[in-house]
Amino acid sequence: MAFSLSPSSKKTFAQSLREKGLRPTKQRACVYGVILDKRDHPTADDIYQRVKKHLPSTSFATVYNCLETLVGCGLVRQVNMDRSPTRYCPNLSPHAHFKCTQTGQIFDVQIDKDTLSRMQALVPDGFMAENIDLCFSGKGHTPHN
Amino acid sequence: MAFSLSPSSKKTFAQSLREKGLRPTKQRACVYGVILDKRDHPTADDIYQRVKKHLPSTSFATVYNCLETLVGCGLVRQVNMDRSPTRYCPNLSPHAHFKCTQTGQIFDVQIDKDTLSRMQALVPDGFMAENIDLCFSGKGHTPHN
DNA sequence: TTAATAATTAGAATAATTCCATTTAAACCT
DNA sequence: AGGTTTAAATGGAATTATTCTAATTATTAA
Repeated sequence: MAFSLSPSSKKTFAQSLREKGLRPTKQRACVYGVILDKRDHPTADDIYQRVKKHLPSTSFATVYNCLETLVGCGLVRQVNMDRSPTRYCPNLSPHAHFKCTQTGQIFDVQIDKDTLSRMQALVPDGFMAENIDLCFSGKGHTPHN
Repeated sequence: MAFSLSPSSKKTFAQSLREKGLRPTKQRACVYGVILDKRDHPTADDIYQRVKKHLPSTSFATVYNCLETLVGCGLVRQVNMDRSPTRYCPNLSPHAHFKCTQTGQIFDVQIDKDTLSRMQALVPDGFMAENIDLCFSGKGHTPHN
């Protein structure tokens, strides 16, 4: 059975895709759903495992395709730290990421408007930053989950 | 013939390694040398090609080993953007990177002390950031080289 | 100079991701 | 609704950056 998105997520989802002339398929909905459902910055493999519980025939390639689509629509954000597998998070407010070097866990770190604009101001004239990525790594909290 | 480092670089190089009980081999010197020589954020493959001109018997594994060592000593910094191959730069002052989405070129972007400390202040209590990585991507200058 | 140890080498192995050719599903049009 | 067009999903093979392994060579310390 397909994943069921909340009514509001479903609307955001369908609209964002339609705006780009893309189809809101059940696989895309399901990939988006599992990312919204457990906001633990899963890898493509994690997502694949979770999606298969709902849509067992889903292939790995589809997960990658869906993720690419969702990222392209701005529904989901890619998180790349070092060379470890790409992780995905539902796209909220501007935020940075903190990776605990001991557990590998990734935490969201809010960025206030002021600091954000200072960071943007670093970009030299003539350059147009479309994307900003701020990552911290070090010792994090003892994990509680 | 081995790569010749400038006297000051040679000293930094040998000292940094010795501090960690590591040997200043000619391969390590050469890898360090080519990174210092052309500061264009080369990939491991670029570095391999350049090193082979000086030490033709060098293997790819050695380049990776040397890079890991140099990074560990703080002589060289790794730059990871998206999933593209890791790039390397000689470790100077704190700086961010800007990647031009059109040419793939990477530019250094200085970070002033003030903005840097504001960024550091984002990290929540209980977390210890040992590393900060700030990356921009977008349209850069028309390349001049 | 020799012994002990660390580093280099070549090639195989790995792992995340992408590609390709085929099949299936969604949207559009009467 | 039914047929057509086009986009998306599928499975498996291919790719690519990187790491591992076992054997050889170089460096250091005595």
